[in-house]
Order: sequence, then structure tokens, then C-alpha cells
Amino acid sequence: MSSSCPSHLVDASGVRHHAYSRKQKSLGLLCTNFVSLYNRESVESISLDDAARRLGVERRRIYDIVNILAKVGLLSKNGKNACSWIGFSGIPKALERLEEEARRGISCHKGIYAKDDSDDESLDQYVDDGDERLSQTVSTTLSTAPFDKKISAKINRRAKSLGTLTENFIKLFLTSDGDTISLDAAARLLLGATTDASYMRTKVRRLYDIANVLSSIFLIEKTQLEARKPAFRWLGAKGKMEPSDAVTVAISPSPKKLNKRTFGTELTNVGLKRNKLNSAEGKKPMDVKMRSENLQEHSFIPQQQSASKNGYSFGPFHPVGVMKQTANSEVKSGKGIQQWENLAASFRPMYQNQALSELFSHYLEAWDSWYAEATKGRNVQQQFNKLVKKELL
DNA sequence: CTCTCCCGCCAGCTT
DNA sequence: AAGCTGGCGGGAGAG
Repeated sequence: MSSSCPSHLVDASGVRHHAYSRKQKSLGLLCTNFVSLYNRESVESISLDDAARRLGVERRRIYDIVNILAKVGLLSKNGKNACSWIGFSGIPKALERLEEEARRGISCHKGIYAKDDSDDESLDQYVDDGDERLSQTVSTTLSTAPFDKKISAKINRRAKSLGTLTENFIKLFLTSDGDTISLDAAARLLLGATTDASYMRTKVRRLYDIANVLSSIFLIEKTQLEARKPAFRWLGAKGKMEPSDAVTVAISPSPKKLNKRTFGTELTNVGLKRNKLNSAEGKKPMDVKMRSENLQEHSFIPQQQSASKNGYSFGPFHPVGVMKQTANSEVKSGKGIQQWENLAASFRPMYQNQALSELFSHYLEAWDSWYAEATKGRNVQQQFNKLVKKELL
């Protein structure tokens, strides 16, 4: 085990030193690695089990990522322990769908997450949550009341899911004129006027989860509206941002800043738990060990697959500073690819791992192609946007 | 201190 | 019954 962990973390006697780093274990980074692992042509079906093993994480984490990525069209879930990889080309379509739904007012911003643990009373607000089967069930059930508690529970559960939250979070952007939404506003809009602070806290946690993942695939970036007011900026594919909209946070990209929630030095998120655990602790020591070993065998260095479509990206909440300087109008208006490349180049050294740099350049290509696709012929209904805009910020 | 968000428990669902 | 999913919130690292 120790062999697959950074050596400075564990000494010869197996005692862990104080080197736990959250940054190396972030969902975003994991997502990045996930994408780098599977974003290639030869990949069709993904076993979640396998993914967990190869990435060296609990399967629980894979679920999180898969649920989010499925909503942006990178992959689709199909059945137990499996999903199929679609790739970046799937993003435009998924965004279109979300936008369309948003326009039709489905799962709108009016607090669809309003707390509702008890009854069926607010069921109708869940009816159209974008899941056809579920919607159908609900519709029929509604018309044939009395309403089944089980279905109600199911709907509640679904309505609170990471996936649904992801969808609605994205819809916020897609239906807004501005492209930056404060965390506050997002929470308010997504959760409705709940007074329950703990419920709010929970959902904000989820928002962070989602934001990390979306950041890692460059759909959004984290930014700041003002001091201590975190916000997210849509980088997607709308290409309608004016330079003047840009939230200007001129940050000189000092190395320190750049390291903020960005790159792990490892390709994997393997292994170490928070330091409250010592080597003897943990429920599944064997499991962890096995993962580590597996990682060594499997290290998903991109052998020499067809050198084109494969990709890689940097981590979550990535280059905040640099992004500020490049990711405004140019990026959005379609001539940004060049900028992305420059950006990428400037970050390349952050990867100690050579395989990663390699993957990284592949990723650029993938990005390039999906971006081109995404910006092509895309018409955002400004009208509707204006309506919604008022709600934001 | 507050913000961020990893982590894994465990309820509910599926096979 | 066993295994799979994923909501949830405690609590720790980062700022």
C-alpha cells in the first residue's frame, strides 16, 4: 500500500504523517481523472466498480460524479454498475435539453427544492422534473389518488438528488442573461424560501460538489462577486458575454493562487483517509489495499490509443486567477480556444506526471471539438432570459 | 472564525 | 437477502 501512496505520507512503520491534503481528493480532481480515464474513443461502457478501483476511490464518489456528468451529457447511466461514455460531444445536446426544459418552465427556479419531507402536498411541483418515467408515474398517480406514499417518497428523494440539483443549477445559467450567479442566489433560487438553515447548509454542500465537478469540465468557473461572496460563472457555450459583464477580479496569478484547489500531484485519489484514521483503522483496509495495488497495475497511462480525441483537463476550481483574465469575452465568443491553449500551456508544468501532460493536450482537442460544436448555431432566447434575469443576483 | 467539501453511514431501492 | 445507490450531515482542512 505504502508504495502507491506518496512516500512522504507514510513512513516505514506505516505511521501516517500529517500530509493529508483535501486538494488531492477533491471531487473535481477525481472528475478530471475520471474524464481522462474514459474520454477516448475506445470507451463505450464503463463499469462503476472498475472506475472506482482504477481511480482508487470509494464507489460512493463515482456515483456522485456519474450523476452529475450524466446530466451534462458526458455519459449516460444504464443500469446497475454501468454507464456508457458519450463524451464531450454530448454536452451541447444535453444543454439544449436543459435549456428547452427551462424555457418551458420545468423545474424552474422557483424553489423546486422547497423543503417537503412530510406530505404529498407539493408533489405537483415535482411532476416535471425531467424524468419522463417518473413524470408519467406521477401524472397517472395524481389522477388516481389516493396518492401512494411510496411514490411520494420516491419523488421526494428524486427531487433532492444531486442530479436534479445539477440540472436546475445549470438551468439557472441557461435562463439568465448574466453568466455569474452567486452561491447565495443559486441556493435561494434552487431551494426556495426555506427557513430551515440546516437544510440550506446541506444543499449548499451539494452545490459545492456540483460546482467542483462542473468546474473540472469547464462548464463553469468559480469566481467571486465581492469579498466573501462566492459565485459561479458560466463558461458553457453561450458566447454572449460582453466584456463589460465580466466580473473583474484582477488577480495576478501568483503560484500560490494558482495552486488553489487545482492540481493534485497524483493521478489518483487513492487511499488516505483523513488523519483521524490511523493505519489500523478503517472498515475496509483490505479494500483500500487492493485498490492501491490495482492502481499500480492499471495506471491508466494512455498507452498509445488513437492520439486524437482523448483528453484531459486540469482540476477543479482550476486557474481562478488566470481564468479571470482569459475567460471572458474571448472564450465565450468562440475565439477563445486559442486562449484556452495558452492557458493550458501555462498550466502544463503543474503536472508532475508526464502521462497527465500528455493527456492534457489531448483534452484540449476534445474541448476544441465540443466547443466548436456547442457554439455552432446556438440561439439563446434573450426574451426569456430577461424574465429570469431579474431573479438572479 | 467561516467557508469549503470529503467522507462514509445507512436508508431505500434493485436484483 | 444481498448488493447497489445515493441523501445526508459531521467534522476537518483551507483561508
